[in-house]
Amino acid sequence: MAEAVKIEVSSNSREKILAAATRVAQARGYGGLNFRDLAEQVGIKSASMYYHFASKADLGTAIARRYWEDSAVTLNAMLDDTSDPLRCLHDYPDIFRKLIESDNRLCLGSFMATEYDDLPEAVKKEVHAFADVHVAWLARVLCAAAVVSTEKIERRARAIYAAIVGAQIVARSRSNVALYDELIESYRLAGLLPA
Amino acid sequence: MAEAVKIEVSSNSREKILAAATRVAQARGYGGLNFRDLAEQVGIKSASMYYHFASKADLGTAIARRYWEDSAVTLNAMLDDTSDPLRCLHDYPDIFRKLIESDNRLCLGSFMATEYDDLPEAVKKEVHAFADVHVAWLARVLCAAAVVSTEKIERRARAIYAAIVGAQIVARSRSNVALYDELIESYRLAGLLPA
DNA sequence: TTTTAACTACCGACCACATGGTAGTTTAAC
DNA sequence: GTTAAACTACCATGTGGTCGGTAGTTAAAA
Repeated sequence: MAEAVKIEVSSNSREKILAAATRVAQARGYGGLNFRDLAEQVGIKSASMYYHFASKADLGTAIARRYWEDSAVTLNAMLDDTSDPLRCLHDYPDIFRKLIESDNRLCLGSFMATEYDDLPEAVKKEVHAFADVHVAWLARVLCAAAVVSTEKIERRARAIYAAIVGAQIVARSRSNVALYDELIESYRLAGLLPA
Repeated sequence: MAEAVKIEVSSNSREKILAAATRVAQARGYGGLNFRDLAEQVGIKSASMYYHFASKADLGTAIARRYWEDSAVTLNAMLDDTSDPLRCLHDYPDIFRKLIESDNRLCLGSFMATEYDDLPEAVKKEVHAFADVHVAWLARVLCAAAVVSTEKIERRARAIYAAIVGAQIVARSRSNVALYDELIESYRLAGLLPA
């Protein structure tokens, strides 16, 4: 007889909260998070939220950290799967595209970057980490693709990241995925991204 | 005896509120606006705010409209002053740069674009108008500078606008004007903006 | 093997405070 | 004496957060 699942340290309420909070934060930002609505979504009372997260700042930190951790996994998997850096570079904007497509959401990193001044210190750090992960990955891919001269790779990676953040925000403000596609295409035509 | 200034339709409290609210909205967004703090800044009681603006949505609409109106004036003046489109294109990013430089603020258009889903309908319209004004101006300048082939001008204008929005957000999230400069420079090197 | 202690996951009741907004009143200028 | 521009005094709602308590589970001491 197979023994039942043993690991599963905490009840999955914590995971449910994390998932719900991430979606809300992608739609309304850190400021848009509130314990009552979140609790309702998960099916517990708001007081019970404090069992899982000591404070709102704590929740914010947890979702932001998880967000970049997941991001790092996805990006690395992408590179491992194809090992074709140019293809990675081509597919990269799709990550952000999917969010607009589904409920007109925004990348957590971008949303929290905008709210930056109002964020608890611990959350800020995770937001930075997110951007760092993306830029570092882009630099790695650019390097492998040998698209830009070596000493300008970091700069280019940052530029691509920033431009995509902008494209997503602009497109979302029109609830228009096609506009996002057009912007990315324009970046390619202009030479910011490889064509 | 010279007659005193007569025009000045409403008391200048309205203007003071508008100015204060604009600054706050550049720092904390539409959601960060509140009548009590604003009233205090201007030196009146919060209830008196309702004499000048019927509601928060009303105030938001007013500052967003005024914002793009002022923007249109500034941009046109810029073009009239030099009549050198390439110079205009070069100076354009400076408009956004100044905001980061002074109190790490963000363009109202970008901030409200991020908050888009939570904005009252009337405010949304003004936010669109802002982007439209900028894109139209960029298109005009690009056309005059003959940097891009005619039928791709609109697209390029949109791409430039979006990329700059992104650069400002990313740079602000690090409170780092130098990063903004670097990003703009990278856009030039990559070919998105004329070098 | 029973009991004690600690822990997990939750709940109901509340509190303090901020915020958008309303109602009715006063003051000063024209 | 009308009106612009402000005031005092509230109210309703939403929100982050606290407190004390409870039912069920696990671990170790008696």
